[in-house]
Amino acid sequence: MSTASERARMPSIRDVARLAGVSHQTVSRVLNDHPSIRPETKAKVLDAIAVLDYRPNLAARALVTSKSNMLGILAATVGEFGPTSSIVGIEDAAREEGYSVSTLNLSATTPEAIGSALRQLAREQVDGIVVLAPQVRTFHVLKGMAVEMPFVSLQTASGSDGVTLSADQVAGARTATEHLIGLGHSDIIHIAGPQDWIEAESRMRGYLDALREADLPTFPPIRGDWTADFGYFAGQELARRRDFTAVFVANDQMAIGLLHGFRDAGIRVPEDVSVVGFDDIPVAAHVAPTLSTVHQDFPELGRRAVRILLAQIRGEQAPQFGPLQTTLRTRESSAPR
Amino acid sequence: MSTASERARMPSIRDVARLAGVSHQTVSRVLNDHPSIRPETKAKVLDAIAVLDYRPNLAARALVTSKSNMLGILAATVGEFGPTSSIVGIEDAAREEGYSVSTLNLSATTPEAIGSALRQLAREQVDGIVVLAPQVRTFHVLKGMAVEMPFVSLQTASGSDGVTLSADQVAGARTATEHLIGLGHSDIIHIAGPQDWIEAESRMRGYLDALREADLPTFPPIRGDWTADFGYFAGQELARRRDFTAVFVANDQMAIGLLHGFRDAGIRVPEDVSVVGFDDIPVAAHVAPTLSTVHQDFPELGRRAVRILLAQIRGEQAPQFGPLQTTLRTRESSAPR
DNA sequence: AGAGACGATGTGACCGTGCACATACAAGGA
DNA sequence: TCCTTGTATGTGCACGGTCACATCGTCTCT
Repeated sequence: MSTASERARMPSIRDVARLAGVSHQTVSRVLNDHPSIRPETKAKVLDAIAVLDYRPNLAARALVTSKSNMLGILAATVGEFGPTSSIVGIEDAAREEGYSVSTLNLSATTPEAIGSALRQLAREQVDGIVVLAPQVRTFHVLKGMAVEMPFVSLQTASGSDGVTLSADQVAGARTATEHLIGLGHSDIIHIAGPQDWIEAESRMRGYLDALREADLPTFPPIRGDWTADFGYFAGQELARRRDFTAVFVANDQMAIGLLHGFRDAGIRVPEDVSVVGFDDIPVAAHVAPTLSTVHQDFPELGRRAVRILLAQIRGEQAPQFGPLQTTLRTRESSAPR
Repeated sequence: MSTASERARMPSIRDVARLAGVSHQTVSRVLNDHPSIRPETKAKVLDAIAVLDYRPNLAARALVTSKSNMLGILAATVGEFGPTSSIVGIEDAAREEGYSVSTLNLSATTPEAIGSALRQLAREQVDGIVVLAPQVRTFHVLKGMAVEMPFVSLQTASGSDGVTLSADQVAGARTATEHLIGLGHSDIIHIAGPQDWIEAESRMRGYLDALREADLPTFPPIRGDWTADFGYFAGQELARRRDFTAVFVANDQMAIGLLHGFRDAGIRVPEDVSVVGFDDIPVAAHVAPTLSTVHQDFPELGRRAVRILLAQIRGEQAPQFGPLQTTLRTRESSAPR
């Protein structure tokens, strides 16, 4: 039937045009919803498209428009629950808007690594980037780099210029601490995240604010690394000093480790010490004792990021979101003094 | 200086050629490591590339070669720890090989949804797809669809044709069950994953195999949904019947919920009942009691998937991996009868 | 010395779109 | 009636690479 030279080639816009009896440009207009097309012509073209099972070639389109309809995610997280959940939100929102998503996991947060990652994404011609790089350092590197591409950072350092995007970490931490204060605790320790992390700073600030406002003593925060293992270690260390009755931990993983450490050291929670975490990971409601914590809507955060980024790409006014509210989930691990 | 008509255009292969005093084709050869290039010429070209900060346009390349150097991930998971970890492995391995990765989260596992997702990825012209769709149904839909694209499925249903990829779930479950048997338990219940999930089936099979071999009674497995909340519910239900002394749970989340349910119902673990989970999520070592579980290397699974997929794409012989070993992590939740 | 093989490079076409511009025809105002 | 304006469509080129083929010089073998 077909000539031997004819390989299985995908139908192109011209094949459609030939079948529909119009010019290729008319087909292009139909594809791009150009207003000046007679309904009759449009129908013919759509028929031909259906018959041939034609699909536009995105590479060709990207070549000529120099837009890829792709977003990049630059992730500098080790697979934490929060960021991972946000990524799902990002992907969903992006697909809904007709964008596909290319994810890049940063192995290190050195300026070189970040630079190379950005270059990689630029090569892929993404139209914009969502940065999930919760480290202060990363944030600064990005700022200094003068990225020539629209980008949105999920965790915005305080006092930054752009739109506020992250959930209100400070308020959440403050609420958690006030909860402990309300229970009658006056000696409250904070186990913080790593020095470099934006969220670690925010949560610590919320803790400090609440204590200062209540005129209570603050303790030098203990710097953790977000892992449950560190929490365990901290629990054992803290067992030696008994100058506190409550601990506010910067994330649930560490909090769960802490519970373990306390248990091994013979400290009872909440009888001897109250504990509050942050993030509300799915198992928080089931560990022993069940963990009081601060809930936040990670996927929604991702969705908002996409909306802002797309507005930026399209040159529209960016939607103004208020800070995402956090919710305190009170459970067994925190009890009255 | 420059003419007004000249927009900020990226340098092309021809700009490089002009500067280096060669033809555009020579530049192309340098970029593709063509053997027949004089070192001297190559150096000139590389210099010009550096001077202009030239970067090849991937869309143009994709257009002419009809290869995108992109892999797609088709994920049908709700954000479980395991698959998510595997995705990280996939992305890393893909980048190493010069591929970028486009992730697509499936919201439903209906044939239509899967079909539309596949079409979407095809539109994006990915060169191959890694499927993280642990449901039997998805697997069958894929098989029936005759996907015209190289793809690898992370969780392979038993008796499938291709390469075995998933960790040896059956063996892991068997080991876990044998561990309980070795502790003197003879009445062991299994809380399984959802009916449709491949891994749920494998783990159940391992459980049944071990019991049959030891000539012990089996119980009709309880079907869960992987969530900690379900585990809690199951714990409360199981508290009514006391015809067992051990439970093997198909994943850690449910196991942790189960511990909670038992605790609330006054059943002590491990004194009254032993519990073993599956996956070894990070908090498993810290819940109370610490959870015995089966460890598996999720990122490695992802990496292997990429290697197999790339071999398939390149038409090479697929590397043969043995099944990925699982490791039993014995902790407090399982004790002698 | 002539011929063929091979290495190094250049030339032009082509991939599948969108854009700028040209064209044809109909409608409306002076 | 003629000119203007607007709608519906067509024509050719550009985007930035790769591929097939042509060209030219050098080396080697007989």
